[in-house]
Amino acid sequence: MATRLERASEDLTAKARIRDAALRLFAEQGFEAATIRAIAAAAGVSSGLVRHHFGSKEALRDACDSFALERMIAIKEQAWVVGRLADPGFLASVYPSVLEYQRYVARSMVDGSSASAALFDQMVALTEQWAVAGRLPTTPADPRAFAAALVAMQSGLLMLHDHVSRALGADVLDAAGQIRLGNALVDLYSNPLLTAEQAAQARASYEQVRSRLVDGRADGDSGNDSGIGSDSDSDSGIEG
Amino acid sequence: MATRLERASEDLTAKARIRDAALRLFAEQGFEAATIRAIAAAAGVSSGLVRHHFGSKEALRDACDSFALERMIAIKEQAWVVGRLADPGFLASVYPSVLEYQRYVARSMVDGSSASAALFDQMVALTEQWAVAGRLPTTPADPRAFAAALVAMQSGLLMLHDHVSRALGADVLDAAGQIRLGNALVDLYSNPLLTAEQAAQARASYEQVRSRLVDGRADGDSGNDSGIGSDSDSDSGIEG
DNA sequence: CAGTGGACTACACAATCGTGTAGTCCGGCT
DNA sequence: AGCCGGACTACACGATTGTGTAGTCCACTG
Repeated sequence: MATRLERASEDLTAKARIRDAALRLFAEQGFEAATIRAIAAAAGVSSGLVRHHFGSKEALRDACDSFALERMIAIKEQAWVVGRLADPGFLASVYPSVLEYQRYVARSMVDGSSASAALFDQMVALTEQWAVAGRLPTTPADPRAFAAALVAMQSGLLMLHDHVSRALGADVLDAAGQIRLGNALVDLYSNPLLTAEQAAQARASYEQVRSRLVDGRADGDSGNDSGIGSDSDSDSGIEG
Repeated sequence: MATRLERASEDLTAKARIRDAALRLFAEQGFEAATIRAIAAAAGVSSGLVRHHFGSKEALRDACDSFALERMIAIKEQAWVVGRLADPGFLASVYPSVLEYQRYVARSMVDGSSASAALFDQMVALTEQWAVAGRLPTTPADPRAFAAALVAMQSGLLMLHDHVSRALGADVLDAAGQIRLGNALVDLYSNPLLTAEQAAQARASYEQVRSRLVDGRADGDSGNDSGIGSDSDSDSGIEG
C-alpha cells in the first residue's frame, strides 16, 4: 500500500496522512493530549476513519512507532547524531525528514510507549558498540553508562527543541537553526567541559560517597521522602 | 502554614501531601495523564480536597512549578549539574531530594508548562554566564547555543531516567546508580567526543550547507513536509 | 456552651474522551 | 448490468475527566 505516491504532501493516502498527523501531534502534544479527533482533523478526515484504518489509539501509536523505527533504520547505525557529525554531507542527506521521526521517538520515550523502550535499548546498544569500536578519541571506562547517557541527552535535545529554539531565536528543526545548534554541539563534543583535575576531583567525590554507602547506613528511604527540609546544607557554591 | 513539621513523610499537611503527590505523578505520568483523582488517592485524600486547596488542576500545576522552582533556587546558580560536578561533597549535600524537583521540571518542560519555559530560559542564562565566566577549559564560541544545548541535554537525562536506569540495571535516582551515571558523565565531560580534525570537518560541512542555504534555494517548506521519500540518499556511513 | 470558619468528603454535572455501529459512496470484478 | 468490498462519514454509547455544590466534622474563640 501507499506505493503510488512517494512525495507530494497532499496527495498521500488518507491512511498515510493520518499516520503523519499522528506522528506530528503525538510528538508535539504527547500521546494523552493528542486526541483522535484532533489527529483526524489535522489529516482532513473524520475521526471514524482513524479507527477504520488503525483499530484503536494504541494501535495507531504502534503504527507510528514501527513506521518511525523503520524510517530511522534506513539511516542505519549512525549512533544518533554524534557519530555522523564528522561525516561531511551528513546534514544535507539526513535531516530534512528523519529529524521529525527522531523527535517523535524522543517524545514517545517519555510518554511510555512500549516500542520506544526497546528502541532506546537498541540505540544504547548501538552507541555502546560504537563507543568501544575505538572511533572515539578516548574510549570511555563504562561504555554502557556512557552510551545510555549520550542517547538520553541527545533525546533531550530533541524533546526540548522548542525551548532550545526559543532560547536561540531560531527554529532548530529547520536548516538555519540546525546549523547554529550543530556548531554548538561540535563545540561541546570537541572540547572537554572539565579539566583533568576537576574530573579527578569529581571521581574522588563519587568514590567517597560510594565507600560511605557500602559501609554503614544503607539509607533505604525509597522515593517518597519528604521533600520539605534538607535546607541546612552548605551553600558554598561554585566560586572558590 | 505548614511550619509545624519539617520532615516526617506521613505527618505532612494534607496540602503538602497533595503537592508532593502531584509533583511525583506529574513527573512520572505527565500533566494530562495524571488525574486529580489519582493525585488525591496518592495523597490519601478525597479529590474534592485538591480543588479546595488549589482551585484547579492548572493552579495545582502552578503551585508545583513555583514550589519546585523555589526548592531549586535554594541550590542557587550551580548551572545545572555540570558546574558542581567538580565540587567535592556536592553529591551528598544535594541529590537526596532536589533531583526529584529537577525531574519534575524536566518533565513539565515537555508538557508545556508556562513556568517551565521561563525556568528553561533562566537555566540557559545561568549556564551561559557560567560558560563565559572562564571556568571552562575552553570558552565556547556560541555560549548561548552552547548553554541551551547543555541544559536540554541534561534535562533529557532526567526525563529518560527510567530508560537510562533500565539500560544500566540500576536506578539512577538512588545513590548507587547515580554514582555510576555520574562517573560516566565525568567521563563524557572530561574527554572530547570528536578529534580536532573531525570537528573541523564537521564545521566545514555545516559551512558548506550554510553557504548553499544563503545562495539559491531558500527552501521554505514549513513543517508539513511529506515525510515519505528522501530515500535515495547516500548511505555511506561511519566507517572510512 | 453556642458559634464560626476551615479542612474535608460525597455526590452530581457538563464536557470530552475512545470506541462502537449503521449507513453512504465509489471503483473494480464477473 | 449487477454487485461487492473497502474507504469514509455521521451519530450514539459508556467511561472518565475536571469542576461545582452541599454538607459533615472538628478545633478554636467569645
